[in-house]
Amino acid sequence: MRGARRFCPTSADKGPMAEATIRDVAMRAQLSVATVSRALNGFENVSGEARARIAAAVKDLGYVPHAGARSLSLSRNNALGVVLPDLHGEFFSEFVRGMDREASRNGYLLLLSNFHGRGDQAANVLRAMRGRVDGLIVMAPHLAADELAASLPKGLPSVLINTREGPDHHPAIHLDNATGVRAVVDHLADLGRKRLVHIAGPAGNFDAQERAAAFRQAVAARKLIGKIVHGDFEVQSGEAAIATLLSQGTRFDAIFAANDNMAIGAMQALRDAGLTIPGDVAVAGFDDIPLARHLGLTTVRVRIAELGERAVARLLDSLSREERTGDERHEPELVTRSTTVADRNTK
Amino acid sequence: MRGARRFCPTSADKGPMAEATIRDVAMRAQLSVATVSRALNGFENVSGEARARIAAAVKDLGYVPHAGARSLSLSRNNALGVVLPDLHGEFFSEFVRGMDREASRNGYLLLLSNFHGRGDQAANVLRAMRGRVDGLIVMAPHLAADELAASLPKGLPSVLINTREGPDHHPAIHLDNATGVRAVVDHLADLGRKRLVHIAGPAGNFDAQERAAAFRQAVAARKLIGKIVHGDFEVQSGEAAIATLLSQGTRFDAIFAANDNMAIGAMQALRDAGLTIPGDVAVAGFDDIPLARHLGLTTVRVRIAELGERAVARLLDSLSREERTGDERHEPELVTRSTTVADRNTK
DNA sequence: ACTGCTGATGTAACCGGTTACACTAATGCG
DNA sequence: CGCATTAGTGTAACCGGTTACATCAGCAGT
Repeated sequence: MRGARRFCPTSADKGPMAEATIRDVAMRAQLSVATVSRALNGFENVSGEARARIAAAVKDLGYVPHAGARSLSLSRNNALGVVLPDLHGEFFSEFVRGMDREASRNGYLLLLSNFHGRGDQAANVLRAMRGRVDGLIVMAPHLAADELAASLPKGLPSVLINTREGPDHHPAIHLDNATGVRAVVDHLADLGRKRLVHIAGPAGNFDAQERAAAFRQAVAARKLIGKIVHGDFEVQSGEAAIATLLSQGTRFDAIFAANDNMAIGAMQALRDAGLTIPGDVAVAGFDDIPLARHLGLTTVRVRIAELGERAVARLLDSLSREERTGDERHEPELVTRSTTVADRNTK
Repeated sequence: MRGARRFCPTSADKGPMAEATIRDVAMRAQLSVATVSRALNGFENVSGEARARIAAAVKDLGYVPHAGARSLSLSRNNALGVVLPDLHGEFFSEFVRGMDREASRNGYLLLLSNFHGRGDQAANVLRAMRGRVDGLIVMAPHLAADELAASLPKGLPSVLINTREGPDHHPAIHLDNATGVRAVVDHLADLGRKRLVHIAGPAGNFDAQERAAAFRQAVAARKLIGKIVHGDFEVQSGEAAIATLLSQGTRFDAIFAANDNMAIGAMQALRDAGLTIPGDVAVAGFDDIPLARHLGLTTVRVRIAELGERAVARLLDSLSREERTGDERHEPELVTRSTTVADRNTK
């Protein structure tokens, strides 16, 4: 590959459609590349006349700077890598929206990638980012701490979201799952609910584990009857969980799903079974995806987009100053709506 | 910026923490950079012994190739630019998921960006992609054809999704809105519904316009009473539309929202008003976001993720062969569920 | 022994920007 | 008028890879 002919120092003739480079602009404006570069980057020490000639040449040639080349020489990419697990639904879009907002506000682009497989796959994905991005935002609630630590490129500043604490401390943002869970359980208990079922997330997931553990504790603290069934954060598994509970004849008067998706599935299944919400069963979720408000779902507000913004802001911060101190906590809050409180119309 | 000292040809001493380069590896393995490069890229003509020494050096130094430099010399980025309007909710996540799947299957990453503002902003966003990506996927249902054409970098292969036809034909994928709309209207008519209300999308949006126009035609063809009210593709606007209709005393027996989000809002508002679905009012949407299935919403299945995959596949195609022929159509299909057909349990 | 070939390796010119340093001309000042 | 300063510009060495071409050793064929 690499262009056609190699020994054409002045590049008087490029292929017919070759993209214009800064040297082409310099030639057309009868100036040196240095002056062109300075003019384009808004330096002061360029005469007005030179500026004008350059502007004309840029326009004539339809010149657009080559960001890759610029990155190489500046050692600065103006891009951030975002590596996420296989997120679904509104959580994903809200999170990305938040990151994009903060990133583009600061002139950065987002390079997106998913952990598709496990272990070594993760390392590859992260390696592929080296030399394209200035920093990394990693959400890996499914990876073990050491697995993740081994995969993270050493030279790249990284912000970790909701990952297990590793020995080497990267800056991280942790969602305070326990506080959110406690608020929900207290709320349900205050309403007089006695038999709570928690639909948990996938077994290997860090957030799911924290939420389930917090549920166990909170239920014990309030002397309630608690049961945990397993889901996978998808709507479908919320429906399935209810179906199982009903077929087993389990008694319960409140469902607390580990995320809103499963809560929505549960609501649907409960209604299909002829049960009323919150009359027969109160339902609560976690995340507060935008839809939750419209469905009247009581849930734990995570302010997902804000979480994304914070992650980016944090990363940009550690890019400028050398300061890369410890963890931050992201505090969620309870939002009560009509799936637990019938009268109140918080919608 | 640019590293500390400039005249240190052999780079015997870099800064303490500088990232290892291929030259460092070469030095440590007592070989030339050419051999190292060949070995790392899996060429055949490298002796087993050299290979071993290189592998050792790579490991010792924790060397990771610099993708940016590689891109520059290969004129190939292994990244695709994705520029979207301000999408919300599940449409966004499904679409991105589809693109990511196909991209990563082929070893490409996605560089994400939003049209935040209008006009010239769009041009800037697209320019910023030059030199970082090998091609562009652009969804701009809110831009005029010439506006978009003017902003697209000339040298970058681009695939357009649901944009107005420009004079210069880029490869494009068009969602067949009219077919989908007709299917819904026919379905509602077949069910005996007479007074249809279409909740349209934002005025400047191409898809919204096509759907509204198709609605008008289909309603006329079936000799129904049709009315169009305006929304903005958000859940909230679906709720608002119903509120307005009810307060005006408008009579209707079917709601057809221009997307699922608004349909969900409408369902919520109808239920809050004590109306039954589909008893009093049938409801249909457009998109078939994953949630629609769980809510039993009759809608037009767009196979959003597949649309994303197709876009990427199409783009990769036009990168390899020179072939970049005309448009493709993406055909949607009607999915009937319980918001229009009570008995049938398609859930 | 000489030529022709093959396989492994090295040298250095790229990719397209940025910028340290050198240089020239014009200006300021004693 | 002479010298220091400054404003504007040019040259070429980077950034970290890839690879065309040159080189050189080893071996087969005659």
